[in-house]
Amino acid sequence: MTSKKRARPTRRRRTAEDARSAILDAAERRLIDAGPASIRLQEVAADVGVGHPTVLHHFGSREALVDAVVQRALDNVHAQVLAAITESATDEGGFASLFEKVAQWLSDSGRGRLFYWLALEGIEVPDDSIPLQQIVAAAHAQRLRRAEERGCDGPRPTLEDTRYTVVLAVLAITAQGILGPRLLERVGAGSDERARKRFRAWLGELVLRHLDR
Amino acid sequence: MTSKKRARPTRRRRTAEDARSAILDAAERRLIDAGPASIRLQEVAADVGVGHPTVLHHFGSREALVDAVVQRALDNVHAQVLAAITESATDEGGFASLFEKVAQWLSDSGRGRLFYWLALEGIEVPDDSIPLQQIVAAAHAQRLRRAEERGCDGPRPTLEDTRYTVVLAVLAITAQGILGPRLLERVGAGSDERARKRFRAWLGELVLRHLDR
DNA sequence: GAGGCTATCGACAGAGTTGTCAATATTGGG
DNA sequence: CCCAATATTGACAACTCTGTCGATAGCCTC
Repeated sequence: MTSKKRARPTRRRRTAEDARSAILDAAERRLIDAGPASIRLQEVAADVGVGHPTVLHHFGSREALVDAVVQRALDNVHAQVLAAITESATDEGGFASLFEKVAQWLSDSGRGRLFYWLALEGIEVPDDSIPLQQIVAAAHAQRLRRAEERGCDGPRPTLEDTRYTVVLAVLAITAQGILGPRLLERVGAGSDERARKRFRAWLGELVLRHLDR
Repeated sequence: MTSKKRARPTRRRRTAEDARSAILDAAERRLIDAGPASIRLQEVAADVGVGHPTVLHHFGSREALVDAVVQRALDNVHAQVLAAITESATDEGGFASLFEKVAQWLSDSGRGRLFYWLALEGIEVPDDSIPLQQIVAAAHAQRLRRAEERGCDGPRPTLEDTRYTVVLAVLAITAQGILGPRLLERVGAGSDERARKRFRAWLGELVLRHLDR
């Protein structure tokens, strides 16, 4: 009897770019929290406040959405790390501040989880998603410089050793964001934010000392 | 026309225990390869060569199957690590051989992946799935012994430092099984079995040298 | 204000998943 | 040899997820 059939046909209409961006934001949160396999069109759409066909309209398919969100997230990491590198280049802290900066950001933003999700799910990532070559080059240059300054009391550091050290640093930083809290707690070192920071500082010192040895 | 309607009603009937075991084997392979979320009743059943209702008959529900396979896999890890600890206790290699043994096995069997899957998917694991406390105790004891032998030329190692070292070792070993190959390749150190072994040896040496410092 | 472009959505189809149930076949023991 | 216990299964139900399609409605231009 109520003739209000046309009561609330109000839709929000965004520009295609805004819609894509909002959808990617929602999908990325789910990607980091629960992995690529758990990106569901309906849930992502609900997060944004649209129907799931809208998501398909903008991305074509679920797979294309996943590809897009992974790509954007990796680009984000790349940009952040690159910024930290150039920042640290002028900074007096050198490699120490770079380590701390990257570790902090990867851990806090949860972006470190991303690499494990992708690796475990078998998703290929572009080769330079982390500018590792640049980090190695910067670290090795600083290392040779210091060794020369300090006179030659030992064998000079090899490039391989620098490479391995960088790999270890990346492995430890990223893994710490996933297994860190549980391991620290189980080993009797607490598991709160404080304990994690303390471990990270210890880790940074270890790496730095090895590079300066 | 062919009256062979009763041609192949042959079923294989196992004892309940054998069936459970075979199903768990198949499920565990999938668990390690593709994660708990990708354990499908039909696929696991097909691997074993039975219908999927058989799996439900033995485990009650998919969730119970996942719990059982996770439990069994963790028990397996616990037993293996424990065996390596007692073996290394009598061994002359001490902590070095323990590190190498555990690293090798976790890496080769793929069991290291397990912890990342569980952590990422938010599945709780029992507190002593890896006997970390025992490892820390053994490492610290050996460390104090060596420090005393060598006279006192520096501050004696703290328990916290030993804890952190063990955590770092576990993080690096397990993470190396997941991100290791890609990182090593990207850093220009190759990515074959040889390169991984070489990195692992370098890592073991680093940890040992730190403990003996 | 009219009209076109297109972002948005409701309804539906199709595939894949877990879980149920009654029927059946296999095996060990009497 | 027969029977009871139970491991096994095909058929089916209910649900979830992706993807399609025609219709609708908001926004910009003229």
